[in-house]
Amino acid sequence: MPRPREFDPRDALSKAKQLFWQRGYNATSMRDLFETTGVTNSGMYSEFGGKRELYAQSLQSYQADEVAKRFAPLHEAPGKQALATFLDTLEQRWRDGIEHKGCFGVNTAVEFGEEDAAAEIEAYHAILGMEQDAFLAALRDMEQAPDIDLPLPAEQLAALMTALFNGLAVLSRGQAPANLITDTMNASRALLGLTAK
Amino acid sequence: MPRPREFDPRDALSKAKQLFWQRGYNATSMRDLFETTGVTNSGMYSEFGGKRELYAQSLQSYQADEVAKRFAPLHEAPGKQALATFLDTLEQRWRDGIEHKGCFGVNTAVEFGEEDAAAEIEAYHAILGMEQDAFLAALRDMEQAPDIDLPLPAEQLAALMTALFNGLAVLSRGQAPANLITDTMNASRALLGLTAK
DNA sequence: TCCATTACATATCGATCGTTATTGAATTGA
DNA sequence: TCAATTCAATAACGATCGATATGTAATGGA
Repeated sequence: MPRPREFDPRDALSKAKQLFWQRGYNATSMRDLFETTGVTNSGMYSEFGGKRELYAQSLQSYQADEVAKRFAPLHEAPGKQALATFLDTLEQRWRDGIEHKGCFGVNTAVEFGEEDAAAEIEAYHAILGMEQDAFLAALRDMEQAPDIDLPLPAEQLAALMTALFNGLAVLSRGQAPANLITDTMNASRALLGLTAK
Repeated sequence: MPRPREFDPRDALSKAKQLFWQRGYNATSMRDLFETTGVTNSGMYSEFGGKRELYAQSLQSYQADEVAKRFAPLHEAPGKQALATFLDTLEQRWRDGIEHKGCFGVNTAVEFGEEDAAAEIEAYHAILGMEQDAFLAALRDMEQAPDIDLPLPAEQLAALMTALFNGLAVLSRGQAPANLITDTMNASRALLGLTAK
């Protein structure tokens, strides 16, 4: 029958996602994507559609794979320990990461914020919602624990942590001074009562 | 002698800054800038240099005019009242603003973060420094006031507020739900003891 | 073995990019 | 009034953009 394809669509999408994540939409050309993914010109258009569609699918993959996976522990085993672990992982990721890609959702919101880009903005909102929900789950659990007293209602703290998360992503991508990131993380830990275990 | 120019460089730079701020670097073409500023092709290049140089000067102008001006009250009259006023102004700006331009420095950090863009990153760091210093000045003053007790050292809170400020800029530009912004602002106010005057 | 089908490889499209070159208009001192 | 100078206006440059068209290679069923 037909000639078999020579690339794996999932692998190609993953590589495209990485490139978009790193360079942004406008600064990434289709030619760059052909080379990075190994998919040919025609193969790309027949499999994924145009550039905008490929970006949308990359964002979708980011949300489903990276974000959901990273926040899953806060849902599965919500509480103090999960939140502490999350912050530790996050700090190392933002501070020591050789790559300063930041958060794909944040990058998208900034790049497409002032366009009529409903799909992209919607994807960003979905990511925001996942983050907020995860923080809220962990904080609600802590709120009910007898040995923890949070300084604020869980809802407000979840919003604060979500906004802070967006900010840290920018700081990391913008290669902000390491002590600014460290101080911020220590401040959030202290506020959430996570300094002493 | 020579023929007089027909545009005001300061006004042209201001308009260019607004356009870059709104659309970002890559999504703004030189032709857009010609039309928006009213400066002719040759006039633009002879006055400002190329696109990158014009962007750099726009960023410089943003830092000197907008950022410095907005944070000046925290330096001139540091303390609880100045910080409260600042947060109120900020909230209205982020939440109700028809334009969702965000922060020009944040937008720059995100767009140029993964390039070798030393000048742009440096400008972002300078803006970060101004923000952090302003918060620190106000918080140090509050730290010494007898009727206020901050939950954390001023340095940590200043870092936290700086990161939060970056995050809120993203939330605004990304048209995040209004209650997310409101909750975040209320949370910060509560943490800084600014809820009751 | 040949055909139908699909993918790869490449040429090419019109449009737009940032930038430079060219030409004509406007100004003032001589 | 004219020459010198600087600007405005526009043409044009090569490069690259996203996207499509064309021709060749590879496969399995008839």
